[in-house]
Amino acid sequence: MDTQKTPTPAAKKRSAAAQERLDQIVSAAVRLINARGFNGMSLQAVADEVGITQAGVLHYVGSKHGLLVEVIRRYYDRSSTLDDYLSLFHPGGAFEGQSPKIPEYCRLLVAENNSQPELVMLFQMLNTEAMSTESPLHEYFNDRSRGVIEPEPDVNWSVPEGIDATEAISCALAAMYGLEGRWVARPDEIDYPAEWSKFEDILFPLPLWEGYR
Amino acid sequence: MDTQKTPTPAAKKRSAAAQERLDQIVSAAVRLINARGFNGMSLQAVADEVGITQAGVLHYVGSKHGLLVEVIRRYYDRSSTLDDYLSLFHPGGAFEGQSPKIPEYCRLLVAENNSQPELVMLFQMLNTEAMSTESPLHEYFNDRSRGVIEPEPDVNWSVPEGIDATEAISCALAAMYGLEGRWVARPDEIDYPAEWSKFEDILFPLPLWEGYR
DNA sequence: GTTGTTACTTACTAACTAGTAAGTAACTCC
DNA sequence: GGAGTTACTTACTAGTTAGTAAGTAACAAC
Repeated sequence: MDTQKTPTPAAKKRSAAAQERLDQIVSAAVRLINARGFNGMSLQAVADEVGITQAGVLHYVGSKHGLLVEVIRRYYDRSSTLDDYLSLFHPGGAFEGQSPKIPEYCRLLVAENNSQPELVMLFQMLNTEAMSTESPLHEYFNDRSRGVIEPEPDVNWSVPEGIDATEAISCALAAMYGLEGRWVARPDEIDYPAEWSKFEDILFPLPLWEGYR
Repeated sequence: MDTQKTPTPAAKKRSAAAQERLDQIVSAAVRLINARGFNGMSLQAVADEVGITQAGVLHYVGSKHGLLVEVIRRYYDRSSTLDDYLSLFHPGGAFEGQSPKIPEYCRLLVAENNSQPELVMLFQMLNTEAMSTESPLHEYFNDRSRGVIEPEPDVNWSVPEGIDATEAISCALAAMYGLEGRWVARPDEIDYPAEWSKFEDILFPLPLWEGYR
Protein backbone atom coordinates (compact mmCIF):
# COMPACT_ATOMS: atom_id res chain seq x y z
CA MET A 1 0.00 0.00 0.00
CA ASP A 2 1.22 3.45 -0.88
CA THR A 3 0.97 5.65 2.21
CA GLN A 4 3.15 8.35 0.68
CA LYS A 5 1.61 11.69 -0.11
CA THR A 6 3.18 14.64 -1.85
CA PRO A 7 6.05 15.47 0.51
CA THR A 8 6.23 18.91 2.02
CA PRO A 9 9.37 20.94 1.23
CA ALA A 10 10.62 20.22 4.72
CA ALA A 11 10.15 16.47 4.22
CA LYS A 12 11.94 16.78 0.93
CA LYS A 13 14.85 18.47 2.61
CA ARG A 14 15.00 15.77 5.23
CA SER A 15 14.94 12.99 2.70
CA ALA A 16 17.57 14.81 0.65
CA ALA A 17 19.79 14.84 3.73
CA ALA A 18 19.18 11.12 4.11
CA GLN A 19 20.09 10.57 0.48
CA GLU A 20 23.29 12.48 1.03
CA ARG A 21 24.14 10.32 4.02
CA LEU A 22 23.51 7.19 1.99
CA ASP A 23 25.78 8.60 -0.70
CA GLN A 24 28.50 9.11 1.90
CA ILE A 25 28.07 5.51 3.07
CA VAL A 26 28.21 4.09 -0.44
CA SER A 27 31.22 6.24 -1.35
CA ALA A 28 33.09 5.10 1.74
CA ALA A 29 32.17 1.50 0.95
CA VAL A 30 33.55 1.86 -2.58
CA ARG A 31 36.84 3.23 -1.28
CA LEU A 32 37.09 0.36 1.19
CA ILE A 33 36.14 -2.31 -1.34
CA ASN A 34 38.83 -0.95 -3.64
CA ALA A 35 41.35 -1.13 -0.82
CA ARG A 36 40.44 -4.53 0.66
CA GLY A 37 37.73 -6.17 -1.44
CA PHE A 38 34.15 -6.65 -0.31
CA ASN A 39 35.10 -9.60 1.90
CA GLY A 40 37.91 -7.62 3.50
CA MET A 41 35.79 -4.54 4.16
CA SER A 42 33.86 -4.06 7.41
CA LEU A 43 30.79 -2.05 8.33
CA GLN A 44 32.76 -0.53 11.18
CA ALA A 45 35.35 0.80 8.73
CA VAL A 46 32.58 2.35 6.64
CA ALA A 47 31.06 3.90 9.75
CA ASP A 48 34.42 5.32 10.83
CA GLU A 49 34.94 6.96 7.46
CA VAL A 50 31.48 8.49 7.45
CA GLY A 51 31.74 9.52 11.09
CA ILE A 52 28.74 7.66 12.48
CA THR A 53 28.38 4.37 14.35
CA GLN A 54 28.28 0.93 12.75
CA ALA A 55 24.63 0.59 13.82
CA GLY A 56 24.02 3.88 12.05
CA VAL A 57 25.29 2.33 8.82
CA LEU A 58 23.01 -0.66 9.33
CA HIS A 59 20.09 1.74 9.77
CA TYR A 60 20.59 2.68 6.13
CA VAL A 61 21.54 -0.60 4.49
CA GLY A 62 20.08 -3.27 6.77
CA SER A 63 22.95 -5.70 6.36
CA LYS A 64 26.33 -6.04 4.72
CA HIS A 65 24.67 -7.61 1.73
CA GLY A 66 22.29 -4.65 1.60
CA LEU A 67 25.29 -2.35 1.40
CA LEU A 68 26.57 -4.36 -1.55
CA VAL A 69 23.19 -3.98 -3.24
CA GLU A 70 23.34 -0.21 -2.73
CA VAL A 71 26.84 -0.07 -4.19
CA ILE A 72 25.75 -2.05 -7.24
CA ARG A 73 22.62 0.01 -7.68
CA ARG A 74 24.52 3.24 -7.45
CA TYR A 75 27.26 2.29 -9.88
CA TYR A 76 26.01 -0.22 -12.38
CA ASP A 77 22.27 -0.02 -12.79
CA ARG A 78 22.13 2.80 -15.26
CA SER A 79 21.95 3.16 -19.00
CA SER A 80 25.01 1.77 -20.72
CA THR A 81 27.40 3.47 -23.08
CA LEU A 82 26.66 0.71 -25.59
CA ASP A 83 22.97 1.57 -25.70
CA ASP A 84 23.70 5.30 -25.89
CA TYR A 85 26.13 4.76 -28.75
CA LEU A 86 23.93 2.39 -30.70
CA SER A 87 20.88 4.64 -30.37
CA LEU A 88 22.71 7.20 -32.51
CA PHE A 89 22.37 4.79 -35.43
CA HIS A 90 18.70 4.06 -34.90
CA PRO A 91 15.95 5.81 -36.82
CA GLY A 92 15.97 9.42 -35.68
CA GLY A 93 19.54 9.16 -34.36
CA ALA A 94 22.37 11.43 -35.45
CA PHE A 95 24.01 8.71 -37.56
CA GLU A 96 20.84 7.12 -38.94
CA GLY A 97 21.63 5.01 -41.97
CA GLN A 98 25.30 4.56 -41.07
CA SER A 99 26.69 1.49 -39.27
CA PRO A 100 28.37 1.58 -35.87
CA LYS A 101 32.11 0.91 -35.71
CA ILE A 102 33.73 -1.26 -33.05
CA PRO A 103 36.95 0.78 -32.59
CA GLU A 104 34.92 3.95 -32.25
CA TYR A 105 32.70 2.38 -29.62
CA CYS A 106 35.77 1.14 -27.76
CA ARG A 107 37.31 4.61 -27.74
CA LEU A 108 34.10 5.91 -26.20
CA LEU A 109 34.25 3.28 -23.48
CA VAL A 110 37.93 3.97 -22.78
CA ALA A 111 37.33 7.70 -22.54
CA GLU A 112 34.45 7.17 -20.14
CA ASN A 113 36.35 4.68 -17.98
CA ASN A 114 39.43 6.89 -17.96
CA SER A 115 37.44 9.54 -16.12
CA GLN A 116 36.24 7.08 -13.46
CA PRO A 117 39.23 5.09 -12.17
CA GLU A 118 37.51 4.40 -8.86
CA LEU A 119 34.57 2.85 -10.66
CA VAL A 120 36.85 0.78 -12.89
CA MET A 121 38.69 -0.53 -9.86
CA LEU A 122 35.43 -1.35 -8.14
CA PHE A 123 34.34 -3.30 -11.18
CA GLN A 124 37.59 -5.27 -11.24
CA MET A 125 37.33 -6.03 -7.52
CA LEU A 126 33.70 -7.13 -7.50
CA ASN A 127 33.96 -8.94 -10.81
CA THR A 128 36.93 -10.94 -9.55
CA GLU A 129 35.32 -11.80 -6.23
CA ALA A 130 32.25 -12.80 -8.25
CA MET A 131 34.27 -15.44 -10.10
CA SER A 132 33.65 -17.65 -7.08
CA THR A 133 30.31 -19.42 -7.01
CA GLU A 134 30.21 -18.47 -3.31
CA SER A 135 29.93 -14.79 -4.15
CA PRO A 136 26.45 -13.25 -3.93
CA LEU A 137 27.33 -11.43 -7.15
CA HIS A 138 28.33 -14.55 -9.09
CA GLU A 139 25.20 -14.73 -11.24
CA TYR A 140 24.89 -10.98 -11.56
CA PHE A 141 28.36 -10.57 -13.06
CA ASN A 142 28.06 -13.69 -15.19
CA ASP A 143 24.85 -12.37 -16.72
CA ARG A 144 26.52 -9.03 -17.22
CA SER A 145 29.51 -10.61 -18.93
CA ARG A 146 27.27 -12.62 -21.21
CA GLY A 147 25.07 -9.66 -22.05
CA VAL A 148 27.89 -7.34 -23.05
CA ILE A 149 29.41 -9.80 -25.50
CA GLU A 150 26.45 -11.63 -26.93
CA PRO A 151 25.49 -10.18 -30.27
CA GLU A 152 22.50 -7.92 -30.12
CA PRO A 153 20.33 -9.17 -32.96
CA ASP A 154 19.55 -5.83 -34.57
CA VAL A 155 23.05 -4.33 -34.43
CA ASN A 156 24.91 -4.32 -37.70
CA TRP A 157 28.54 -3.56 -36.85
CA SER A 158 30.63 -2.34 -39.73
CA VAL A 159 33.72 -4.59 -39.92
CA PRO A 160 36.22 -5.61 -42.60
CA GLU A 161 35.65 -8.71 -44.73
CA GLY A 162 36.60 -11.87 -42.90
CA ILE A 163 36.32 -10.35 -39.41
CA ASP A 164 33.74 -11.73 -36.98
CA ALA A 165 32.21 -8.68 -35.29
CA THR A 166 31.19 -10.56 -32.15
CA GLU A 167 34.67 -11.97 -31.69
CA ALA A 168 36.23 -8.59 -32.34
CA ILE A 169 34.14 -7.01 -29.58
CA SER A 170 34.72 -9.91 -27.24
CA CYS A 171 38.47 -9.76 -27.76
CA ALA A 172 38.65 -5.96 -27.55
CA LEU A 173 36.70 -5.92 -24.28
CA ALA A 174 38.91 -8.66 -22.83
CA ALA A 175 42.00 -6.63 -23.74
CA MET A 176 40.38 -3.51 -22.30
CA TYR A 177 39.66 -5.32 -19.06
CA GLY A 178 43.25 -6.53 -18.85
CA LEU A 179 44.65 -3.09 -19.55
CA GLU A 180 42.33 -1.49 -17.01
CA GLY A 181 43.62 -3.85 -14.34
CA ARG A 182 47.18 -2.71 -15.00
CA TRP A 183 46.11 0.91 -15.09
CA VAL A 184 44.30 0.99 -11.74
CA ALA A 185 47.19 -0.88 -10.13
CA ARG A 186 49.75 1.62 -11.48
CA PRO A 187 47.90 4.80 -12.46
CA ASP A 188 51.06 6.94 -12.34
CA GLU A 189 52.93 4.63 -14.68
CA ILE A 190 50.27 3.87 -17.26
CA ASP A 191 48.50 6.32 -19.55
CA TYR A 192 45.35 4.36 -20.19
CA PRO A 193 44.01 6.10 -23.34
CA ALA A 194 47.52 6.30 -24.82
CA GLU A 195 48.03 2.58 -24.21
CA TRP A 196 44.66 1.85 -25.69
CA SER A 197 45.51 3.68 -28.89
CA LYS A 198 48.51 1.36 -29.23
CA PHE A 199 46.25 -1.62 -28.56
CA GLU A 200 44.04 -0.33 -31.36
CA ASP A 201 46.89 -0.76 -33.82
CA ILE A 202 47.10 -4.41 -32.80
CA LEU A 203 43.39 -5.15 -32.51
CA PHE A 204 42.31 -3.16 -35.56
CA PRO A 205 45.44 -2.99 -37.71
CA LEU A 206 45.66 -0.90 -40.84
CA PRO A 207 45.20 -1.32 -43.71
CA LEU A 208 42.76 -4.14 -42.83
CA TRP A 209 40.53 -1.85 -40.77
CA GLU A 210 40.92 1.21 -43.03
CA GLY A 211 37.54 2.90 -43.09
CA TYR A 212 36.18 0.73 -40.28
CA ARG A 213 37.81 2.56 -37.36
CA MET B 1 75.01 -21.59 10.98
CA ASP B 2 74.26 -24.75 9.13
CA THR B 3 73.44 -27.45 11.67
CA GLN B 4 71.98 -29.74 9.02
CA LYS B 5 73.78 -32.96 8.24
CA THR B 6 72.94 -35.55 5.65
CA PRO B 7 69.48 -36.59 6.80
CA THR B 8 68.91 -40.23 7.62
CA PRO B 9 66.24 -41.99 5.53
CA ALA B 10 63.95 -41.80 8.53
CA ALA B 11 64.49 -38.06 8.84
CA LYS B 12 63.88 -37.74 5.15
CA LYS B 13 60.61 -39.58 5.54
CA ARG B 14 59.62 -37.30 8.38
CA SER B 15 60.48 -34.17 6.54
CA ALA B 16 58.68 -35.56 3.52
CA ALA B 17 55.60 -36.00 5.71
CA ALA B 18 55.99 -32.41 6.85
CA GLN B 19 56.30 -31.27 3.25
CA GLU B 20 53.14 -33.14 2.43
CA ARG B 21 51.33 -31.45 5.31
CA LEU B 22 52.52 -28.07 4.10
CA ASP B 23 51.27 -28.98 0.64
CA GLN B 24 47.87 -29.79 2.12
CA ILE B 25 47.83 -26.44 3.91
CA VAL B 26 48.81 -24.49 0.81
CA SER B 27 46.29 -26.38 -1.34
CA ALA B 28 43.51 -25.67 1.11
CA ALA B 29 44.56 -22.02 1.22
CA VAL B 30 44.41 -21.81 -2.57
CA ARG B 31 40.89 -23.25 -2.63
CA LEU B 32 39.80 -20.79 0.03
CA ILE B 33 41.47 -17.79 -1.61
CA ASN B 34 39.70 -18.72 -4.85
CA ALA B 35 36.39 -18.89 -3.01
CA ARG B 36 36.69 -15.78 -0.81
CA GLY B 37 39.90 -13.94 -1.65
CA PHE B 38 42.91 -13.72 0.64
CA ASN B 39 41.24 -11.13 2.84
CA GLY B 40 38.12 -13.24 3.13
CA MET B 41 39.97 -16.44 3.98
CA SER B 42 40.77 -17.46 7.57
CA LEU B 43 43.43 -19.68 9.09
CA GLN B 44 40.66 -21.55 10.91
CA ALA B 45 39.02 -22.43 7.60
CA VAL B 46 42.34 -23.71 6.28
CA ALA B 47 42.83 -25.77 9.43
CA ASP B 48 39.32 -27.23 9.15
CA GLU B 49 39.95 -28.33 5.57
CA VAL B 50 43.26 -29.94 6.43
CA GLY B 51 41.86 -31.52 9.59
CA ILE B 52 44.21 -29.96 12.14
CA THR B 53 43.89 -27.00 14.51
CA GLN B 54 44.42 -23.38 13.58
CA ALA B 55 47.52 -23.32 15.80
CA GLY B 56 48.74 -26.32 13.82
CA VAL B 57 48.55 -24.26 10.66
CA LEU B 58 50.47 -21.44 12.32
CA HIS B 59 53.15 -23.96 13.30
CA TYR B 60 53.88 -24.32 9.58
CA VAL B 61 53.44 -20.82 8.27
CA GLY B 62 54.04 -18.56 11.29
CA SER B 63 51.41 -16.00 10.34
CA LYS B 64 48.71 -15.33 7.78
CA HIS B 65 51.21 -13.36 5.77
CA GLY B 66 53.55 -16.34 5.96
CA LEU B 67 50.84 -18.49 4.45
CA LEU B 68 50.54 -16.03 1.60
CA VAL B 69 54.29 -16.24 1.05
CA GLU B 70 54.08 -20.04 0.91
CA VAL B 71 51.24 -19.85 -1.60
CA ILE B 72 53.20 -17.47 -3.78
CA ARG B 73 56.37 -19.53 -3.50
CA ARG B 74 54.56 -22.71 -4.40
CA TYR B 75 52.77 -21.30 -7.40
CA TYR B 76 54.72 -18.48 -8.93
CA ASP B 77 58.39 -18.71 -8.08
CA ARG B 78 59.42 -21.12 -10.76
CA SER B 79 60.85 -20.94 -14.26
CA SER B 80 58.45 -19.27 -16.64
CA THR B 81 57.01 -20.55 -19.88
CA LEU B 82 58.46 -17.48 -21.56
CA ASP B 83 62.01 -18.40 -20.56
CA ASP B 84 61.48 -22.04 -21.54
CA TYR B 85 60.12 -21.01 -24.92
CA LEU B 86 62.79 -18.46 -25.66
CA SER B 87 65.59 -20.81 -24.67
CA LEU B 88 64.65 -22.98 -27.66
CA PHE B 89 65.89 -20.18 -29.90
CA HIS B 90 69.16 -19.63 -28.09
CA PRO B 91 72.42 -21.14 -29.24
CA GLY B 92 72.10 -24.88 -28.73
CA GLY B 93 68.29 -24.72 -28.62
CA ALA B 94 66.04 -26.72 -30.90
CA PHE B 95 65.12 -23.68 -33.02
CA GLU B 96 68.54 -21.99 -33.03
CA GLY B 97 68.75 -19.43 -35.78
CA GLN B 98 64.97 -19.01 -36.09
CA SER B 99 62.98 -16.21 -34.42
CA PRO B 100 60.28 -16.77 -31.80
CA LYS B 101 56.68 -16.04 -32.81
CA ILE B 102 54.22 -14.25 -30.54
CA PRO B 103 51.08 -16.24 -31.48
CA GLU B 104 52.96 -19.49 -30.94
CA TYR B 105 54.12 -18.37 -27.53
CA CYS B 106 50.59 -17.33 -26.63
CA ARG B 107 49.23 -20.73 -27.62
CA LEU B 108 51.77 -22.33 -25.31
CA LEU B 109 50.66 -20.11 -22.45
CA VAL B 110 46.98 -20.81 -23.11
CA ALA B 111 47.55 -24.57 -23.24
CA GLU B 112 49.46 -24.45 -19.99
CA ASN B 113 46.90 -22.27 -18.23
CA ASN B 114 44.04 -24.37 -19.55
CA SER B 115 45.37 -27.32 -17.57
CA GLN B 116 45.55 -25.30 -14.33
CA PRO B 117 42.27 -23.44 -13.83
CA GLU B 118 42.78 -23.29 -10.08
CA LEU B 119 46.12 -21.56 -10.56
CA VAL B 120 44.64 -19.15 -13.08
CA MET B 121 41.87 -18.24 -10.66
CA LEU B 122 44.39 -17.76 -7.87
CA PHE B 123 46.36 -15.41 -10.05
CA GLN B 124 43.26 -13.38 -10.89
CA MET B 125 42.25 -13.19 -7.22
CA LEU B 126 45.66 -12.20 -5.85
CA ASN B 127 46.45 -9.90 -8.76
CA THR B 128 43.18 -8.04 -8.25
CA GLU B 129 43.60 -7.71 -4.49
CA ALA B 130 47.13 -6.51 -5.24
CA MET B 131 45.78 -3.56 -7.24
CA SER B 132 45.30 -1.83 -3.89
CA THR B 133 48.41 -0.21 -2.46
CA GLU B 134 47.30 -1.68 0.87
CA SER B 135 47.94 -5.21 -0.35
CA PRO B 136 51.20 -6.86 0.76
CA LEU B 137 51.46 -8.16 -2.81
CA HIS B 138 51.08 -4.77 -4.48
CA GLU B 139 54.73 -4.33 -5.42
CA TYR B 140 55.24 -8.00 -6.19
CA PHE B 141 52.46 -8.10 -8.78
CA ASN B 142 53.35 -4.70 -10.21
CA ASP B 143 56.92 -5.87 -10.77
CA ARG B 144 55.60 -9.05 -12.28
CA SER B 145 53.29 -7.17 -14.62
CA ARG B 146 56.11 -4.89 -15.72
CA GLY B 147 58.54 -7.76 -16.20
CA VAL B 148 56.28 -9.83 -18.41
CA ILE B 149 55.59 -7.00 -20.83
CA GLU B 150 58.82 -5.05 -20.90
CA PRO B 151 60.84 -6.02 -23.93
CA GLU B 152 63.69 -8.34 -23.14
CA PRO B 153 66.64 -6.77 -24.86
CA ASP B 154 67.99 -9.88 -26.57
CA VAL B 155 64.68 -11.28 -27.84
CA ASN B 156 64.00 -10.75 -31.49
CA TRP B 157 60.31 -11.53 -32.03
CA SER B 158 59.33 -12.26 -35.57
CA VAL B 159 56.42 -9.94 -36.45
CA PRO B 160 54.93 -8.48 -39.62
CA GLU B 161 56.08 -5.13 -40.97
CA GLY B 162 54.52 -2.24 -39.12
CA ILE B 163 53.66 -4.26 -35.99
CA ASP B 164 55.25 -3.32 -32.66
CA ALA B 165 56.19 -6.62 -31.02
CA THR B 166 56.08 -5.24 -27.49
CA GLU B 167 52.61 -3.82 -28.00
CA ALA B 168 51.44 -7.04 -29.62
CA ILE B 169 52.53 -9.06 -26.57
CA SER B 170 51.13 -6.50 -24.17
CA CYS B 171 47.77 -6.50 -25.93
CA ALA B 172 47.63 -10.27 -26.34
CA LEU B 173 48.39 -10.83 -22.65
CA ALA B 174 45.75 -8.30 -21.64
CA ALA B 175 43.18 -10.10 -23.79
CA MET B 176 44.32 -13.44 -22.38
CA TYR B 177 43.86 -12.13 -18.86
CA GLY B 178 40.39 -10.87 -19.66
CA LEU B 179 39.39 -14.14 -21.29
CA GLU B 180 40.77 -16.15 -18.39
CA GLY B 181 38.63 -14.17 -15.99
CA ARG B 182 35.51 -15.12 -17.94
CA TRP B 183 36.63 -18.70 -18.21
CA VAL B 184 37.24 -19.33 -14.50
CA ALA B 185 33.94 -17.64 -13.66
CA ARG B 186 32.03 -19.84 -16.14
CA PRO B 187 34.18 -22.89 -16.92
CA ASP B 188 31.20 -24.94 -18.17
CA GLU B 189 30.17 -22.27 -20.61
CA ILE B 190 33.51 -21.20 -22.04
CA ASP B 191 35.99 -23.33 -23.93
CA TYR B 192 39.13 -21.39 -23.20
CA PRO B 193 41.48 -22.69 -25.95
CA ALA B 194 38.66 -22.56 -28.52
CA GLU B 195 37.88 -18.98 -27.58
CA TRP B 196 41.54 -18.11 -27.74
CA SER B 197 41.84 -19.43 -31.26
CA LYS B 198 39.06 -17.00 -32.23
CA PHE B 199 40.91 -14.23 -30.42
CA GLU B 200 43.96 -15.16 -32.49
CA ASP B 201 42.06 -14.29 -35.67
CA ILE B 202 41.43 -10.84 -34.26
CA LEU B 203 44.82 -10.23 -32.65
CA PHE B 204 46.90 -11.78 -35.43
CA PRO B 205 44.66 -11.57 -38.50
CA LEU B 206 45.54 -13.16 -41.78
CA PRO B 207 46.91 -12.33 -44.26
CA LEU B 208 48.87 -9.74 -42.23
CA TRP B 209 50.33 -12.37 -39.88
CA GLU B 210 50.80 -15.05 -42.56
CA GLY B 211 54.05 -16.79 -41.77
CA TYR B 212 54.35 -15.09 -38.38
CA ARG B 213 51.89 -17.30 -36.48
C1' DG C 1 -0.05 18.87 21.60
C1' DT C 2 -0.22 14.30 20.67
C1' DT C 3 1.20 10.84 17.43
C1' DG C 4 4.36 9.05 14.24
C1' DT C 5 8.61 9.01 11.71
C1' DT C 6 13.40 9.68 10.92
C1' DA C 7 18.08 9.37 12.02
C1' DC C 8 20.50 8.04 14.61
C1' DT C 9 23.04 6.28 19.56
C1' DT C 10 24.34 3.09 23.32
C1' DA C 11 24.65 -1.34 24.78
C1' DC C 12 24.86 -5.85 23.84
C1' DT C 13 25.59 -10.73 21.84
C1' DA C 14 27.60 -14.67 19.75
C1' DA C 15 30.75 -15.87 16.65
C1' DC C 16 35.06 -15.35 14.68
C1' DT C 17 39.90 -13.23 13.98
C1' DA C 18 45.18 -13.71 14.14
C1' DG C 19 48.42 -14.78 17.20
C1' DT C 20 50.85 -16.58 21.76
C1' DA C 21 52.27 -19.76 25.31
C1' DA C 22 52.80 -23.88 27.21
C1' DG C 23 52.38 -28.30 26.93
C1' DT C 24 52.97 -33.43 24.96
C1' DA C 25 53.63 -37.67 22.30
C1' DA C 26 56.50 -39.49 18.83
C1' DC C 27 60.52 -39.79 16.91
C1' DT C 28 65.91 -38.99 15.94
C1' DC C 29 70.55 -38.58 17.36
C1' DC C 30 74.35 -40.21 19.54
C1' DG D 1 68.74 -43.95 27.66
C1' DG D 2 69.08 -39.02 27.76
C1' DA D 3 68.84 -34.74 24.86
C1' DG D 4 66.90 -32.51 21.28
C1' DT D 5 63.66 -31.83 17.53
C1' DT D 6 59.31 -32.16 15.18
C1' DA D 7 54.52 -31.90 14.80
C1' DC D 8 51.34 -30.94 16.68
C1' DT D 9 47.33 -29.89 20.74
C1' DT D 10 44.89 -27.28 24.38
C1' DA D 11 44.04 -23.11 26.33
C1' DC D 12 44.03 -18.50 26.09
C1' DT D 13 44.01 -13.33 24.78
C1' DA D 14 42.64 -9.13 22.80
C1' DG D 15 40.44 -7.37 19.13
C1' DT D 16 36.97 -7.48 15.42
C1' DT D 17 32.80 -9.15 13.01
C1' DA D 18 27.72 -8.72 11.57
C1' DG D 19 23.64 -8.06 13.58
C1' DT D 20 19.86 -6.97 17.36
C1' DA D 21 17.28 -4.38 20.73
C1' DA D 22 16.06 -0.59 22.99
C1' DG D 23 16.43 3.75 23.50
C1' DT D 24 16.32 9.21 22.28
C1' DA D 25 16.34 13.85 20.28
C1' DA D 26 14.60 16.33 16.41
C1' DC D 27 11.29 17.10 13.51
C1' DA D 28 6.58 16.56 10.77
C1' DA D 29 1.61 15.83 10.37
C1' DC D 30 -2.68 17.02 11.67
